[in-house]
Amino acid sequence: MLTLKVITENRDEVVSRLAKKHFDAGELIDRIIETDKTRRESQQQLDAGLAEVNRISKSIGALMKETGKAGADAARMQVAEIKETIKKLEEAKDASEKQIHELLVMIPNLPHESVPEGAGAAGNVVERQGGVIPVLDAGAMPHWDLAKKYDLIDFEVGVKITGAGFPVYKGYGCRLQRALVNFFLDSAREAGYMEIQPPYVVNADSGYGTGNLPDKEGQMYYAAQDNLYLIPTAEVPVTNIYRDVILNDRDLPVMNVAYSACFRREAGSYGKDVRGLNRLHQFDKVEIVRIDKPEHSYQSLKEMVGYVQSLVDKLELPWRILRLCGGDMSFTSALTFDFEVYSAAQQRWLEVSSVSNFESFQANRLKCRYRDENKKTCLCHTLNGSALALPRIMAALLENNQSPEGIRIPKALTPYTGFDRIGV
RNA sequence: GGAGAGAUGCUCGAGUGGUUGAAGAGGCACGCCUGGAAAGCGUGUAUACGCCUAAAGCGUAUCGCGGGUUCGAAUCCCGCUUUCUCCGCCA
Repeated sequence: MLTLKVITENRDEVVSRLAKKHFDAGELIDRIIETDKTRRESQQQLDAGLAEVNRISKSIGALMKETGKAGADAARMQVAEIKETIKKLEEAKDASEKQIHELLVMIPNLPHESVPEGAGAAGNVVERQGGVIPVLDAGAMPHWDLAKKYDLIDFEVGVKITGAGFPVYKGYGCRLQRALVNFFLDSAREAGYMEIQPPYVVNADSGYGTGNLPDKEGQMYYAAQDNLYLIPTAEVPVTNIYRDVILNDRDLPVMNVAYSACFRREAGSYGKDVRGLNRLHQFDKVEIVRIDKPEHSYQSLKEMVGYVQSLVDKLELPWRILRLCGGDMSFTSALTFDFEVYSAAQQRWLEVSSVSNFESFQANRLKCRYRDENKKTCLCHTLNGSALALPRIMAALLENNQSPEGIRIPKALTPYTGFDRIGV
């Protein structure tokens, strides 16, 4: 969420910038400003009351010694009176704070000035692209058929043991997956990221920390008996490492990488978008996360985009980078680049990574701060990106590299797979 | 899962109702000292909100978290979380 300070001190600017996200914040902000005013008033009166109680209470100690119990009775009565008003003021203050928070979390992050105008996916701008789109033979198959042909993935048995969207990988399919995970983790380590192995299940506080709760509650699997959530991405546990933490400025940027299984309910998805590996309830992903100083976060974003680009290049996949427009950006992001790879048999672009700078929007919720060179505590900027999500990379690799001689494995991967071709 | 013991500031650690935001020690920072360093000496060393144009300063809250008792709670009571020990179970 945005800070109260930003909103109240730059009302008009916030409203005009949010227009790019097609969000009308004017009324909300006015209500926040107004509620904040009552909150301040309550607090001033409350603090004065509490100060009075503290003062009297201290004097009672002395009074007891001098005049005994009776001497303190008057003072006691006085405190009892003040406490009545204190109680009311406390309730008023709590109510205001709660309301401000509820309103604050409804306001999306400010888009970066470089975010293009646009209402939806059509407004996204191709930043750059690379790789070669292969021309496939007439008999080329989509990956779900290839998976069957080479016995790499069994979707049906996954339905039997769990349900749709939980594929079972087999043989070379498993080895290719493991190779990708290791390739991604090693590459990230070489690029300076520290590897983390996080829990796959998080508590509600962590869900709130990264903004998955309360708004996206329906997207996460929930273990009710223990009040825990299955992670939709390693971003959640990894970023929450830094919840309620004050970092030293010399430790920034923090660069972490984590592999995890990801679990998403994907309520409301349907049709060809969910066919095969295109959309799953459980999938594997390697995620990179950075915590940085505000003045350096866009440099970090640039580096992260460059890093992800190096991965798709090494995998010899045709890729393009989209700069998301205001209408297609997430609620929490200030600037997002999506990576897509071309899936030649499906003849469509598949999103395989999303790299974002959240600026201080997420850090404000997390209370992730750092001490700058003047020892002042400030909010960090947080960034993350997939590097990469496995299933659609799998899909593109299988489809793009198919031929009558089997499926070719890109050179960068063969040290990890131990084979350079699937099939005859 | 059962029984018991803990949870205090950057760290260790004192503190069982009254100037305790918190003794003492260590660490760290700055200053003095030194040719330089060490030692020594001195000073400082949390966060949030509010008041103030701002700084300085002041007020309030925070001793795992949330409630309660009391004029007053780190200290007493209740619930939760978590750590350790023993028993049980177990990859």
